[in-house]
Amino acid sequence: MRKHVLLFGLLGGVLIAGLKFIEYRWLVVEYSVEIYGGLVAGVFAGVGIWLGARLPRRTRQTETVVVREVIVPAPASFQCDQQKLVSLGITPRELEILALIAEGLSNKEIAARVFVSENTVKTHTSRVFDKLGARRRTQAVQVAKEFRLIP
Amino acid sequence: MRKHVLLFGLLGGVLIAGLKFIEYRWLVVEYSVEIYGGLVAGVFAGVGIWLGARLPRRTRQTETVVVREVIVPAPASFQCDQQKLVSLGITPRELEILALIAEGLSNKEIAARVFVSENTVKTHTSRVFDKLGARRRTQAVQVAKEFRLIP
DNA sequence: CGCAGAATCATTCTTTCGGGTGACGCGCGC
DNA sequence: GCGCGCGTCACCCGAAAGAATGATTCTGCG
Repeated sequence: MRKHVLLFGLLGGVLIAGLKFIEYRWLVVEYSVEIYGGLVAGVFAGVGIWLGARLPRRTRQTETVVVREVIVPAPASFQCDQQKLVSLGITPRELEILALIAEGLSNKEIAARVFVSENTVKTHTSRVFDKLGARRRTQAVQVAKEFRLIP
Repeated sequence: MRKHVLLFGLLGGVLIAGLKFIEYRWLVVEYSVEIYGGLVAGVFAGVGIWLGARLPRRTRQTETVVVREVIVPAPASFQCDQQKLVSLGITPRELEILALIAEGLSNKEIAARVFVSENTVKTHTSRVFDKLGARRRTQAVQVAKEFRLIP
């Protein structure tokens, strides 16, 4: 900032000196003062505008703060709550079944998906329901989501 | 903006006219040109700075983009997709039942909650399942969440 | 080795779900 | 008035889900 002011002053001095010099050359014609004044006015106005434009605006801050709301939702890189998992004593297999329940699959479909009998799926679901304190699969899904066990 | 430029020009004209007038008064002394030039320079520089300072910065925009990561909380201010709702032809009552299903309630519990018979709840669920293309309540919940009908 | 935990499967039984059908009343628009 | 959409309720029936119990296999751990 100070540099700019200095530069500004220096430029002004040089300009005046230059004009003063030129004055003795060819600006001795009529209306030389007007031309001189116009020139000075133009140059200084230009420099002034330039200087003013790069001046830090203290009053009336025009710094447009663009708040770009970045959606950082749950789906992005889900990590299930391992603590909750062990504290509830839910085994990996049970969690797997639970996730498939949340997908809306029936016991039969789950059984086909993980290559076990439907009875096995039912035992897993029973266990996981018990551990989650749920009495229905929809409730289990709801609780599991609350516990951040599934996305 | 245009107003400012006009004002600027007008001011310059007035100033020059004034100086021109003054010139015949007492600025007939020696170095009148220097004083004149200095005055013009000072005034124009000042106005220029003022003008430049309030100039909208087009080049080198100081627009600080603040990426404020707003935690988009799922529970906070949920708005269901009305478009999807009407396109699927889901009635408000059906949506209400659907939401209660997602909460993990049984048909009987839902019936008690909304003060209707269990049979009515079953009718609603059947309709909404049909409209969602779901065959189980867990699947209905999953689809509904996908369609942003429920949080 | 013996044991605990897990995963697996089975059987029985009750409850819940879901599909299908029919019906009634109410409000709204043609 | 009549039809239509919505909400309400009822009945039946098969399928799915869930509870309870028991059994077998495998694996890791002391």
